[in-house]
Amino acid sequence: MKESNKTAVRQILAKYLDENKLRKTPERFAVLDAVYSFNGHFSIQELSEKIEKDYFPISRATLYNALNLFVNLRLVVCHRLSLGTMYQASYASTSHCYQVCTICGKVAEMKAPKVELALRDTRLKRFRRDSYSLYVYGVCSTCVAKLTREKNKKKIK
Amino acid sequence: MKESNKTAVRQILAKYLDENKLRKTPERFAVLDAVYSFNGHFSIQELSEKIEKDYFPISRATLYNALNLFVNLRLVVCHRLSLGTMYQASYASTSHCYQVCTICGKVAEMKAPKVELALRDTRLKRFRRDSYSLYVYGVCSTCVAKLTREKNKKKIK
DNA sequence: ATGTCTGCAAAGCTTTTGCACTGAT
DNA sequence: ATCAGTGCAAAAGCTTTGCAGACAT
Repeated sequence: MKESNKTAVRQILAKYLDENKLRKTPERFAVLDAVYSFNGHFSIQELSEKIEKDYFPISRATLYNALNLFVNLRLVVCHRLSLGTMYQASYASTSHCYQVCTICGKVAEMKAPKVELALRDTRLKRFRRDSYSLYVYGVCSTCVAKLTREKNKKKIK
Repeated sequence: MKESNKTAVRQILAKYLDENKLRKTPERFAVLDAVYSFNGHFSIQELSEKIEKDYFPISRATLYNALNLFVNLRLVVCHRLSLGTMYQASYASTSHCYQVCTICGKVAEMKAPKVELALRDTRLKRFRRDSYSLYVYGVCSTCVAKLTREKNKKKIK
C-alpha cells in the first residue's frame, strides 16, 4: 500500500468524524494506519497482532467497532470466506473483483474491466443496486505447485 | 423448485454415494429433499425447522455434514453474508450471480449472461480458475418501499 | 462538563469435535 | 460383522454487548 494513501484515508476519516461530531481517538487512527500497512487481506487476529507490535494494544471490541466504521466509509472491504472473515484496505480501488484460492485462502484483487462494463449493462429487476463483489474461486500458482509436488511424491512411492 | 429436480438430484446423490462406497442414509435424502423444497435461500435454523416438521428431527452435526457434502457435489450453494450463512439449492443452475438486499438479506438469482461471457474472456494471472460468484448488493423493491413509507411518516411528524 | 469511546469480561451465536451407539452394507 | 454415519453434548471460535471508567471535545 502506497504511503500517500495513508495520509489520504486519514483525512477522509478525520473529515467524517468532524462532520458527524464523533471523536478522533488514537485507537481509530492506529487501526486505520495498521489496516493500510498490510499488503492484501488480513484477519482480525493478524490485525490485532500487528497493532500490538507497531502501536499499542487495542481490544477486540474496539477493533470490530473501527473496522465496521471503515467498511461503511468504504475504506475497507470485508470478505466472508469459508476459511473465515478477512478484511482488506480498499482506498481508491474501483475494482471489486477478487480471485480466491480455495486451498490457502489467499485473496488477490484482479482487473476485470470487461466484467464491470457488462455488469453496468445488465438490467436488474426490482432492485436498486449499490455495490458488487465478484469472487473467482480456484487454486493459486503456489498451491498448484504444491499439489503437483505431492502428486510426484506419490508416484515415486 | 420443480418437483422433477428433486428426483434428479436424488439420483445424483445416490450415484455419488454408490461410487464412493458411502451410505445411503435416510437423513441425507431427507436433507436433500428439504433443501429442494425451499424457494430460494434458507438458514440452518430454517432448514432444521422444516425437516423437523416435514420429516423427522435431524441433529445439527448431521445437517452440517450433509450440507457440506451437497456443496461439494454442487447441488447446493452457500452464501456467507453479513446477516449470516445462507444455503440455496442450485441444481442445473449455470448462474452464479445474485442480488443481495443489504436490508432484509434476501438473495435472488439473477441472469447476467453478458457478465458470464466477459468473465470467460478475462485472463487470470497465476490462477487456475474453478467457479465464481457475483454478488450485487443493494436494496430490494420491498425494502425500498418500506424506506419510502418511513420517510413520509417523518415528514408528517 | 458532556457524552462518546474504550476495555474488560461475559454472553450469544454458529460451527466443529469426540465419543458411544446405530444401522446400511 | 463391519465401520461409516448419527446424535448428543461439550468445546471452540468469532462477534456482540453491557457497563464502568477514560478522555476528546
